[in-house]
Amino acid sequence: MDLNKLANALIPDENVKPLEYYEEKYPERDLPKGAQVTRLAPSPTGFMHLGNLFVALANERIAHQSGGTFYLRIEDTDEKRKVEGAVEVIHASLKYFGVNFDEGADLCGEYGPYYQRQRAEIYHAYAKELIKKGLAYPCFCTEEEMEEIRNQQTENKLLPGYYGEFAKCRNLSEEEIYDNLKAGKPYVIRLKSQGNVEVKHTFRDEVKGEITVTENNQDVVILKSDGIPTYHFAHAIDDHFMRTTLVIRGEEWLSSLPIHIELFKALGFRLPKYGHNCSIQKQDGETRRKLSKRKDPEASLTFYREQGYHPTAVRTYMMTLLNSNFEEWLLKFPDKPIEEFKYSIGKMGKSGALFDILKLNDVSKTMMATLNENEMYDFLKSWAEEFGTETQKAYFNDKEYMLKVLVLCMGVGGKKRRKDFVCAKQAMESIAYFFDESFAPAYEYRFDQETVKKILSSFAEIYDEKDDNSAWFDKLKTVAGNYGFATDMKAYKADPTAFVGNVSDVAEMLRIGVTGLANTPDLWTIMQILGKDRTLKRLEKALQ
RNA sequence: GGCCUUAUGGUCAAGCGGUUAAGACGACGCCCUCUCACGGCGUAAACUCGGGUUCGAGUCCCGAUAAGGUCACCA
Repeated sequence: MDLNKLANALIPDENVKPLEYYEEKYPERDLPKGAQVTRLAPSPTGFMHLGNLFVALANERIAHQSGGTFYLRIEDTDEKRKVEGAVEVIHASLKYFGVNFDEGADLCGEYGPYYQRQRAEIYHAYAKELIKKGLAYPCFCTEEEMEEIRNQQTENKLLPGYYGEFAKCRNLSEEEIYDNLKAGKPYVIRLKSQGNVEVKHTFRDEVKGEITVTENNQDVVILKSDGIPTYHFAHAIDDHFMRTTLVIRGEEWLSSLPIHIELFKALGFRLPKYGHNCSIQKQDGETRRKLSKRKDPEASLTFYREQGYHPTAVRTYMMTLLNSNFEEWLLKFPDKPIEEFKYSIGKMGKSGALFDILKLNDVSKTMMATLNENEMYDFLKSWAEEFGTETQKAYFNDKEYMLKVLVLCMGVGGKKRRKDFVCAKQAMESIAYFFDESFAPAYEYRFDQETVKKILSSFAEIYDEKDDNSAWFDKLKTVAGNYGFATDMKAYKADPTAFVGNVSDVAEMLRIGVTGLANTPDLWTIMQILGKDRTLKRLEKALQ
């Protein structure tokens, strides 16, 4: 068979350039020794998964830590999954979480285009080369034929797929091929696999360590009938010409590694290093599974923005899952930026971790407690502008007032900061009682109405805004004493039956009266912030 | 089902042949205290199971089991 003739018939010379052109256009990168070139290569589906951030962070850290390059490539080879505006979503969400690219889609860069659809010519040039070398061939099998093959294989309990004797088009005669072409039959280009599944090799994976890979024997499709490459082929071509040195990707790719190894070999390209990281899982009843786009809201990056998790908090949590010694480092250097942590790919977990929102919340609380009141104000404000209710947006009309609220709730100036705020949404809800527009008390006292009324009204009578904290508390105790409550905790504990209750019970009634809540930060300060008028009005309201 | 991967408390995990088997989150208890939060102290809680190798195994090897991934003209 004249392979050159076939190659020309399938992919005419005028559609491609000579191979040397591409090698020259995309030369080896001039980078310091040890520098790694990594990438993130998402599909533009419009959905950004937590796993995308996870793997992005790993790649970004490795590249930048080593003085290398981190770029973004859009894998838009699947027409069906493409969504308008998806690239903007990718950019925006990664930027929000502090992942920055050096080059790639919509950024400058010498190794583009960074959209696979725009690289058709390169793929064609190399597909042609493979055909010439007898390492690829056209396949005219229809869907029905493919299904028939599959049925036959499952019936006989054989490996499914297009290989060996099942690869009908592998040995088509020259005549048959040209007849099919003339008849205008649609076709794909398949790799003519030289592998043998009986042969196994050991392979060094950067995160898993030594693994064994079985040789590929599948004649995988490399060019679809529309001339667009499959992921496998595009991966080999792109990561070669974009000069990627290290590919960190999800472990769902591990099983197609044999295909990639064969493809790189067939193309005569040097294989990059690979690291396959495990995916983030979720407990689902008895079993665990990958975080699911459909079932788990927390799988989506937009979830964290909507809830108002601070980007640094999410990043920090990701790092704790990414590198086992990160948390220890963080405990030791709580104030250092994440970038100073020496990230090591070898310290990535070998088994999939369960997503733990409680842990994220803890990381988040601690992180939020490092912000000052102005930073918190800005953070909450920008969240409210995007996701808050109209009432919540109005909280920011009086900046001075809001700052006072934040100082109290964050415990600024105290010996230790409070850790009340987990995320913006929760924070905004937790301070709602400071604002009359959203003050919606559900008074739930542990004492009868009579007692509550007596306590509240007698406190209202003697309340003086100018009292300092201890004078204020003394008045509280006076009221307590007047109605048979213990003013001294020790006395109360010694004989609880001798009293109606104790000071803390009185404080609670007052607290509920003013805020509608049994648990709040310091009551005296709350009254100071609210001011005398509003404090008294609230007490009045509570008495009704 | 084939192939690949993984296996330490509820969760994340340290551990690289000799440890009283770290630490963090969570749970619980106590202290502090006007409640809450913070903080402090403490408690419970683990090497999946068999075989080897070795003076000695969570650690190395082999099985079993379980879990996860994957078997597309999707990535």
